[in-house]
Amino acid sequence: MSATRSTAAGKVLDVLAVFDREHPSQTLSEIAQRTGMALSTTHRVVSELAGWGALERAEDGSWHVGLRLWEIASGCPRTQILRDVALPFMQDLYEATHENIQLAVREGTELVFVERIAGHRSVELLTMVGSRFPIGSTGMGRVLLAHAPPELQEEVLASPLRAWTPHTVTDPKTLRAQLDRIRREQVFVSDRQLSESTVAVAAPVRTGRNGPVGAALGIVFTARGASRARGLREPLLRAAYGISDELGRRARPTA
Amino acid sequence: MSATRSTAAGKVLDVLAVFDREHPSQTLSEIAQRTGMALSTTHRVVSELAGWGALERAEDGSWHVGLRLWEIASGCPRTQILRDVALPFMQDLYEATHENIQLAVREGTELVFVERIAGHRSVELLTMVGSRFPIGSTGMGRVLLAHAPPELQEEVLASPLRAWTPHTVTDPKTLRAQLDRIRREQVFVSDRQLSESTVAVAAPVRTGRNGPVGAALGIVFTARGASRARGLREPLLRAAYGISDELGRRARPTA
DNA sequence: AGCGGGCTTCCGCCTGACGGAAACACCGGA
DNA sequence: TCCGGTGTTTCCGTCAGGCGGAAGCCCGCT
Repeated sequence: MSATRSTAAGKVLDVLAVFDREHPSQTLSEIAQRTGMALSTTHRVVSELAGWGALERAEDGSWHVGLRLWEIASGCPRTQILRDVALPFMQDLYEATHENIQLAVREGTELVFVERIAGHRSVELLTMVGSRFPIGSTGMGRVLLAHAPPELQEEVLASPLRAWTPHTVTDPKTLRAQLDRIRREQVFVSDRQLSESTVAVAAPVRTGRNGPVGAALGIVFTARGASRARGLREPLLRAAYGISDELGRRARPTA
Repeated sequence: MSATRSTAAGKVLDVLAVFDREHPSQTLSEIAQRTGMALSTTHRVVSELAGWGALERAEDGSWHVGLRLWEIASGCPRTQILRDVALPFMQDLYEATHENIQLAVREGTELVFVERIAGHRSVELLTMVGSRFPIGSTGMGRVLLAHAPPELQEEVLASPLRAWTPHTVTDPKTLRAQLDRIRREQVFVSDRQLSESTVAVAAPVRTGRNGPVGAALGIVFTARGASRARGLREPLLRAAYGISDELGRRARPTA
């Protein structure tokens, strides 16, 4: 079923690709089925991956991603550096609000959540660290879109937008105006665009004060507390600037 | 240089293994050198990995772990579930103390840090998420060791322990007594064992109230505030119990 | 212009990947 | 206890695809 070229390395990647958010744990036959490989081949590849530590076997015989792979991947610079720099600022924001604090990056026309802070008092969200969303669907995504290359913006504006709630803005013209506003005002309030019960406030994170936008910082809370949005703009923006400055500081010596 | 069997899948893993904490970013020739593969072979494998998104190329031509691999790996159940459950409790602890709050699991005779919370006011540490340490070297590691299988404890006690500071306990007899005490008292205070300037308080995390110990929770702060340790035992233990209970609750329905 | 280090492409040899098939392990039902 | 079914592991002959030497390319440095 998978599209990767029929090469040995490709098969390894095909197997790994099967372990997405919806299928964190799978049996050998499931993996074989989903990759479209023969059972014996799957068995060989999976065993090899397990020998190395990329996969691990649960008591019930099913397979899941192993700690060794997690370790290697946790060194991914795009997330690791960002996370390192942003966490203290996110921590401050959390303490001031006790709401969900999220950090995301753009990957093509999608949004990937890189870090999230939540406490017992925060609203439950459908997003989680490591999950993807269409970039037009979330407040943080729209902030990233507003600062993305123009041709990418056009691409997203040209394709139909999914209406998650009755409030979701799907009209390209309105969205275009929204993107303009985001660039002017920096902070963007996304009112019940993704779910009936949540409001998000989002701001761009740059590399240095005037560098390119590489991530978005957001606070998500219940729609009932929507009036809070106003008061959150200022602290959110301060945190975003703090992160941007620190990223700039770290990028200089390296580059 | 790498030990993996000379198979195509093995080469893929060899390449990934090269990206450890000390070498997050490497050039093609470096990868070839460190894996011991021919340059052309390395080139082919790396290109294939890049095509899939497991590796990405920086502006300067060097390679690093890609976002796609990070996404897949972030679904690793051993870290993901633990993280999900523990984070709110860690958050509460942070807010009460403003010190580093860490979560780690055991992997053989080593300790792997799975999550860490730190703010602007917390001490700088040499540990980081995704990094490994010998299990005998840290306070959290000793807690895990105390609850590990006896043969593993013997293995660690039999091999010489590194003295990181003049205070480090390296005598097997003393350490054995320490492990006994950990099992009795639950919470363990590790005074300047890893660095002159830090003290750690650590507690075990179980699956359910009486289940097996699967992780350790710890608070790390400056040695100058060592007297705080006493007051932190109670909240730390409460948090550890909270996480354990919640883990037990989640494990039931699944198993 | 000429040199050199690192990267990319090419191609013929041959190894190790492939998958069908058969044996095996486990479970639940009769 | 035996039987059928489902999922896993092992085996092996065939041949596709991986391998790496070598030549070509790019770019920065002198």
